[in-house]
Amino acid sequence: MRLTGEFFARDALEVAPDLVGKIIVRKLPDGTELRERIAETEAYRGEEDKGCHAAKGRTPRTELLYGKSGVIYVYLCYGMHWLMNVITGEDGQPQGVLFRAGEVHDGPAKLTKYLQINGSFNGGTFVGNEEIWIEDDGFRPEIHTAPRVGIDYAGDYWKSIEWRFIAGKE
DNA sequence: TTAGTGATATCC
DNA sequence: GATATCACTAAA
Repeated sequence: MRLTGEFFARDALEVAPDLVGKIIVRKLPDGTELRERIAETEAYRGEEDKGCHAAKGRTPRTELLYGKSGVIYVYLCYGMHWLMNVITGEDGQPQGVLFRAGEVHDGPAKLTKYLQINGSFNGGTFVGNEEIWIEDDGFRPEIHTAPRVGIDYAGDYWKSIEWRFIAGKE
């Protein structure tokens, strides 16, 4: 079944591990359905989280983070890589979950490349969207946690907390 | 280890 | 207007 708005309305730290094992479904304009099971996510939560884009305050770019849950936040990194997030939590709370890897396509930019995600998806939604959505097929993988990566600038504390959720055993 | 790439934010 | 920064990847 497809995930509903209620799924994303919870705290990022609840949604992120729950998303691991779910399936991203992407329907291309020609009708092809791409499916990818989520293998890894990361939570970004609040202005006090130095790794979160919203740490610098509210800007046109981070405005989405403060908005409705279930919204797609797509960000172009290093000029060539699209990274995909989903907004979680209540309105007004800047938090979201980054899709870091799928079962087949390991790496955030590889995921978006495979799923053909680009900036036009920014501001879209995973709920009630016929181009992309997330399904739960009942599979519940074993999940372990690890420190987030790629945020060396965030400081020792935010680098060390384990807000990365990975399917499978060590 | 380093190059490549472009939007965003921040500083003139 | 100019510069610095960046939730990455591929090639070496």
